[in-house]
Amino acid sequence: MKFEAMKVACSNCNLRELCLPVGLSEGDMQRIDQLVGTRRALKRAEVLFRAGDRFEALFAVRTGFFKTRVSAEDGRDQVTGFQMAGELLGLDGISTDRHSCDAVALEDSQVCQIPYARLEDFSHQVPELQRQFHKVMSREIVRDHGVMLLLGSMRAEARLAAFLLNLTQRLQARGFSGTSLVLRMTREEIGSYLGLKLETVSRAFSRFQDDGLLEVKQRDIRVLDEGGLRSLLNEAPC
Amino acid sequence: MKFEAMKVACSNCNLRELCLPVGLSEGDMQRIDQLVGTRRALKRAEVLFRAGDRFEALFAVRTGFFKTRVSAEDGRDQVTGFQMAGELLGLDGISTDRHSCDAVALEDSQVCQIPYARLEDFSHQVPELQRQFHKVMSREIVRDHGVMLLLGSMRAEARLAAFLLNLTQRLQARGFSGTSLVLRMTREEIGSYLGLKLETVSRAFSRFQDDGLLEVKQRDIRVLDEGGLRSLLNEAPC
DNA sequence: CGTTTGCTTGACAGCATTCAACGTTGGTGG
DNA sequence: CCACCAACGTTGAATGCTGTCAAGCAAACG
Repeated sequence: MKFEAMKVACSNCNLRELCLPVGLSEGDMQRIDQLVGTRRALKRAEVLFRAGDRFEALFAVRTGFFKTRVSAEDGRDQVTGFQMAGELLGLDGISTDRHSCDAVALEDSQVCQIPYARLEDFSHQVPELQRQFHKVMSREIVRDHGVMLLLGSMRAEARLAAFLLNLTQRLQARGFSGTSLVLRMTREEIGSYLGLKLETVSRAFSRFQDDGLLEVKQRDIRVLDEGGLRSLLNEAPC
Repeated sequence: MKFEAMKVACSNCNLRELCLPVGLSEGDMQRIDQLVGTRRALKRAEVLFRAGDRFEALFAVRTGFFKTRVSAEDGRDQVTGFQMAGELLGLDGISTDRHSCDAVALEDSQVCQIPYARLEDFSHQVPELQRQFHKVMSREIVRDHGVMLLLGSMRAEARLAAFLLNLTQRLQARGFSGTSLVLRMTREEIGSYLGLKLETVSRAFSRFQDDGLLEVKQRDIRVLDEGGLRSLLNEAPC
């Protein structure tokens, strides 16, 4: 039912253990049920927000998959992250009241819209929410530092291995298999995220398959030797 | 006087326009004067906090210069940022109650210690402080995305140009010359930050000097042609 | 004044990019 | 249903940027 589908309540949401309300008490949880405004559905390739757009709300991914990307003046751009269920989009917008990156759905998706003014307001009333929100922002900073380490000091194959291990780990936390996954993004998007060209990504996939680490069928990936992937991370300098 | 030197009050601090209290009213400013605990002095090369340390406070750089770095298990590490007066250190610690990177003084420095529990408390009482704090965290996220773009898609010389332009801009905001600066970090540290080897950094400096963009005398840098540097940013792909 | 640390420069090697061709998949319309 | 097309992916060969290794120099420090 359409009406039912649009009804929103964190306290009933099966993502509450992954999303912003982690760790809130039953009471607090019900108080923040009004926090989330409308829910919004996006088709594949649709843009949720764009750099320069006025920042008014954060978005929590409810279903589907997103990428965020920043652009230089010359059009060159860089994917800065891939977001799945329970993860927040739009934190970059707080600093200047305008978004500084684009967010694009990589498959048909739904997001919960969290008006930022309301979030600030509720943070006052619910200390635990404030704590959680700070943790979410801090986690994003820590994640970004990890990506910097990856981009600054790893070879192509190590980057792809790190990427895949990160994906499987996050999927597993959401109840999916830890060994088989379907990529929602193209080789080019993976390459952009990892600071590599799409051909290099493709070659690394082939190499992993030859070495018996993966089974690769286009976007269907099966991890055959997680330990082998993991050992690539600690490999020689870039 | 020692006592005077250790006295701490944001409302009297000449950095208040750059630091956490930006935009606070006189009244609010005085309320948060108790926010900052002790001030701490560090010698060059001294470590402010280390990855794994329990997170208890943020630090605002009062004088001096810092670097932060993350480390992989294998010892390889990456500089994630350089911080100067008015900038905050330790935001990464909020997410897990433990620091995830090291902070090291690159010259004799002073920091203001901001007990985090107290900051969360004050945020409740002073909405404007909360807003500011969120903006600071968001700005860090935006900055990190910029570094990702740099690491993922720029050539060595473009990276160094971007780095220098960023430094001069921040120094200028603090009342220093926009054209001459003294680097507080080694070529190796610059290289680590930019995902390059120290030899590559050195070569890029030499190149810039040959091309008349810079005057380089070890760590003394003079920018001769800012436009020339800027034009490197929009250059061909990586 | 000697030692250590940091910086510069050259020669060479290697990894990722570039350019190009071909294969595969999925959607669209005849 | 099939043909066609566009988008995506794979692979090969050659180029080039950055890393590696090595030597020498300069500056800082005790």
